[in-house]
Amino acid sequence: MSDLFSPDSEVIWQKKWNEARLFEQDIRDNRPKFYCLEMYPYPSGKMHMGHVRNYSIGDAVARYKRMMGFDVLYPMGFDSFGMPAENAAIKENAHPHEITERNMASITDQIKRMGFSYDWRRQLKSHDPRYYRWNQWFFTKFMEKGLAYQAFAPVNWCSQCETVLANEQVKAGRCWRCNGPVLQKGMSQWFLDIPKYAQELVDGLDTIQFPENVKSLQRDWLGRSEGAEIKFAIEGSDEELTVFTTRPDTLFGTTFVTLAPEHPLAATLVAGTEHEAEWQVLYDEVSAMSEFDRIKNMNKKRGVPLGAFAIHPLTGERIPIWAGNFVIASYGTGAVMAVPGHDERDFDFAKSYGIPIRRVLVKNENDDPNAELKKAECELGWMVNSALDGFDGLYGEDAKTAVIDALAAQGSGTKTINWKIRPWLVSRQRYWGTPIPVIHCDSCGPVPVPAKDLPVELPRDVVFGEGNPLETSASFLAADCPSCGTPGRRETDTMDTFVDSSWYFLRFTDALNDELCFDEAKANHWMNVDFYCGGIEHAQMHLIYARFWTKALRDLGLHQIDEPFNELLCQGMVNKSAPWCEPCGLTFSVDHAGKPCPHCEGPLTERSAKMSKSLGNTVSPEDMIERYGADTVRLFILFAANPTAGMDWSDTALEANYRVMMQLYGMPERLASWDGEAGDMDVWFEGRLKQRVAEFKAAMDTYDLRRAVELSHYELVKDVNWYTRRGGNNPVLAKRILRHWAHMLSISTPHLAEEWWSVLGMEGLISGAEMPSLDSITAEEQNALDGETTTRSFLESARKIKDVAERHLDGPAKTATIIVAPTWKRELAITALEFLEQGGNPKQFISVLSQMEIAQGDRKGEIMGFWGKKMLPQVFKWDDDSRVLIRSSLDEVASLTQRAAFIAEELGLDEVVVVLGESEEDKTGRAGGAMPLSPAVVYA
RNA sequence: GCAGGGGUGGCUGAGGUGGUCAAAGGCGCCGGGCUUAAGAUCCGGUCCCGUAUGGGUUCGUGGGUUCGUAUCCCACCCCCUGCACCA
Repeated sequence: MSDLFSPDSEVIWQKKWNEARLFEQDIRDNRPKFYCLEMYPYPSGKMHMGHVRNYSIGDAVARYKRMMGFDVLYPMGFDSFGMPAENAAIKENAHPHEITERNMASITDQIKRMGFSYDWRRQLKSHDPRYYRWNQWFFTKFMEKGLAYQAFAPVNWCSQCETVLANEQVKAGRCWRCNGPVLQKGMSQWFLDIPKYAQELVDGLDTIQFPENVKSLQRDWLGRSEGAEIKFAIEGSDEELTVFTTRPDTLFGTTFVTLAPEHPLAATLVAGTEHEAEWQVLYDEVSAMSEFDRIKNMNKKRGVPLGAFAIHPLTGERIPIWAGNFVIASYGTGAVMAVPGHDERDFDFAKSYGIPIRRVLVKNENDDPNAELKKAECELGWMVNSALDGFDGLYGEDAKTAVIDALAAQGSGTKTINWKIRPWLVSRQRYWGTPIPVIHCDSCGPVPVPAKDLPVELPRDVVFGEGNPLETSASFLAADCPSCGTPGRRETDTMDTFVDSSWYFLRFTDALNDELCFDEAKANHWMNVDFYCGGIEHAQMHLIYARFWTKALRDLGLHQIDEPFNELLCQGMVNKSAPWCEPCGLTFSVDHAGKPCPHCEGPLTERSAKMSKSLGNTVSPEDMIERYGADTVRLFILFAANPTAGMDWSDTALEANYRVMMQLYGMPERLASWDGEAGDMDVWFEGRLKQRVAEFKAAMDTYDLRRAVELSHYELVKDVNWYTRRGGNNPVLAKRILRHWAHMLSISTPHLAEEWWSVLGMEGLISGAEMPSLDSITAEEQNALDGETTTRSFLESARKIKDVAERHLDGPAKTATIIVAPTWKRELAITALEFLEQGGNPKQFISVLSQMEIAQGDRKGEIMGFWGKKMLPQVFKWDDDSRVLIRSSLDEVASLTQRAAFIAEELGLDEVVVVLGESEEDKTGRAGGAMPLSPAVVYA
C-alpha cells in the first residue's frame, strides 16, 4: 500500500490549484464554452450529503469539459436571503447578517475541502447590496413596463411565518416552508405578471432538455386550457356576468349559473333579497377557512340562490343565479355556467337542489336524445335538443366552434385561453430579503426609487420578533417622494427570495461588474447554462420563476437568451436505511433499531429512507472526508448510483471504495516496478486503452457518470490484471497508459490524479491539462483485442464444460483438444448474415441455402437441420463486432494455437491441441458442436 | 379523478431502437491461489437440471404480434411523484 495518501495531501493539492488559478475562467477567442452550474445553496452552517452529491456530479462534468478543451464557467455562490437566518436571529437575539456570514464561512470551508473546481472569484451572495441592488433595479423597470404592480387581492397568508406566500409556495393548503396552515386574507400586495409569459413558458419547454416529469409538472402548473368566455345578461340589471367554460358545446344545457361566494356580483345581487342572510353565512364560512379546510369541505356541495336571474345569451331563457362553495374565485372568471347533464359537479348540485337536468349531448350519433341521464355524461358527444336550429348533430370541436361563432356574432362570447398560473406574489412581510424599492407618496402614489438612489439598503436599526421588522426602523421609513419631493413613506415589504435565484446565473457571467447587472456580450457568450444540476423540488417554483425572469430581462433588452437552462439534471436523493415496520408501513428513527415496532410490537426490518435529522440516519460529510478523504467520498457517491437515481448510503460500500482508492494510489509505483520488455500483450493494452478512452467519453457525453467512473476506477484495473496475467510487464508502456488513465481519474478523484501526475513526472497540474487525443485503433490492435476476447470467452465456457466432462473421466482432465468449427459453418454464417442484412426474411433463407454448394450431396439434410436448429438462432446472437470477426481474416486455429500454452495453464492441463473440425487432424469426431467463434473442446 | 415515472435474479440495479440476455456492475455468499494466520489482493463460482459444450424455467399478471420478445401491442394489478370539485 502506498503511503502517498493522507487526507492532508488533498488540501495541499487544493492549495496548488488555487495558487495556479486553474479554475478562474475568462472568455478566450475561438474556444467552445461550457456553462456548468449547480443550484446555489442556502447557506446553512453545514454541508450535507445532498450538497456533496450535487456538486460531485457538477464538478465531474466541469472537469471533463475542461479537459476536453472547453472554456468552462463553473461558479458557486449563496442564496443567502431567507427566513431561516431571520428566525435564528430572533432565537439567538443576533442579526441575520452576522448569522448568514458566519454560516457562509463555515459551509464554504467544507465545500472547498471537497476540491471542487469553482471559479471562486465569481462567488455571489444574495444579501450583498451589490447583488440585490439589481433586484431592485429590475423591479423598477418592471414597474415601468407594468409587469410589476400593486394590487389588493385575497392572498395566501401563513401566520407562522407571518408573511404572504405565492401560489406556488402553498403545498396541499400548507406553507411550503413551515407546513403551517395557510389562510386567505385580503391585502394589498406586489405582483409580477407571469401569466403574460405563460404561452412562451409552455412553448419553451419543447426547446430545452428537461426531464419529462419536470416538463409535465410545469405544464400542469401553467395549466393552459382552451375554451370560451360567455357573457350572460342579468335580468333587471345593467350588469352582466362572464363565465369561463371549456365546453361551449354544452351551452344549451345550462340550467343555472354558479358564482364563487366571493364573486363581487354575488353580494350585489343578493343584497335585499330573502337569501341574503343565507349567502352571508356561506360567504363567511368560505372566506375565513384556510384553503386546506376549504378543499376538504368542498365535496359537500352547498349553494345559495341569489334571487337573481341571468339571460341565456342564445335562447333568452331565464336562468337562476346561485352561489356555490365549489367555485373558485380566482380561477377563470369566478363564475361558471352550470350544465348538470354533462358535468359531474353540476349534476350533484342540481340533484340536491332540485334544479332541472337537461340532455344536450348523446354518446353515439343515433342515440335517443331524450334518454334519461342517470349521471353526468362528460365526454364529448353529438349535440341534441339544441334550442336553435343548425346545432344538432355537431360533434366535439365542430360543436364548440359553432356555439362560439354564434355567440361572437352577437357579441356575447369569445374563444379564450385560460391559464391556471396566476401573477407571482412577490412581496413578503419579512426583513431578510431585498427591500422593494418604492416610496409611497400621498399625492403621487407608489413611486419607484430612481436608479441613482439604489440600492435601498436594509437598515440595521430594526427590532425582530413583532411583525415586519422594517416597520420598526424610523430612518428607513422616512423618505421623500422621488417625484414631488414631499415626505413619503418607504415600502416595507421585501421581495420573495425566489427573486434572488431567478437571475443569479446571469450575474455569474459577469459577477464583478459594479456598473451593470451584467455585460450583455458576456451574458450572451456564456448563456445559456449547458448543464444545470439540482433537486427536483425546484421543478415548479425556482425553475418557472427563473425562466420567466430570463425572458423578462431579455425583453428589457439586457440580453438575447430565451431560456436560461439548456439541460437540467435532477439528482436523486441520498438515502440510508432506517428501521421499518412492514405491517404498519412506518419508518422509525435509528433509535428503534433492534427493538420491536412501537405500534404493533412486531419485529422491525430495515428500509432505505431519505436522510433526515428526525430519523437520525444522516451521515456527516465532514467525518467521512476526515476518515477517507474527499476523493473516496466523491468516488462512492458517483459510483453508487446514476446521478438521477436515488442512492443508498452504505458504510461497507464506502470502505470498498476506499480500498479501490488505496489500490489506485499504489498503481504507478506497482507498474513502475515492472521490469520486462515490450511484448505481444503491449499491442493488446494499447488497443484496450483506446477502447476504454472512447467508452469513457461516450459515457461522459451522456452524463452517465456511473459508467464513466466504473471504467476509470474499475475496468482499467481489471485490464491491468489481465495484461499481467498474460505475461505483460513493460514499464515503458505502463507509463504511457497511466498518463492517459490519470485524466479519466481526474474528473471524480482529482487529488488522486494529481498524485499520479506528479509521480509520473509530468509538468504542471493535471487539473489544468487537456486530455490528449488518441489515434484510432490499428488493425493489429484490433486483432489482438479480438484474440483476447475470444480466448476469454472460450475459457469461460471451457471451464464449465470441464466440470461436466470430468464426471465422465476417471480422474481430472489432463489434456484438451479444441475443435474449431469446420469452414463450411463459417461460410454458411457469412452467407446468412449477408442475406439478412439485405433485409431477407429468415424463413426464406432455407431456399438460398439449398442452392449453396455446401448443401449439396448426402449431407444436405444434416446441413439444413443445422441451419434451423443451431445457426439461425446463433446468427442473431452475434453482435456487430462478432459479425465483423466472422467475415474477417481471423484464423481461429492460429489464434488459439498461439494462446494454447496460456489456455492450458488457465485450465490446469498438461497439453492443449487445436484442430480444425472435420479435418485430417480432427480425430475426435466431435466437431458437431463447434460454431464459428465458439469452438468445441474435448477433454481427456 | 388527471398527468408523469416505475414494477428485473438473495438484495441493489443496468439494459429496454425485438435477436450480442440466464440478463452488466455492486453488495452478499461459496471455492481456489497467496499467507504462519487474518486482512488486503488476485482467480473462479453463485436460477434449476444435466453421464460433455446441452435442456428447462425466469425480467408484476394475463393475452397478442413474430422465425424470435425483459425489450413491441392490448387488458389488468401494484408502487412512487405531482396536481386536484380548475368549470
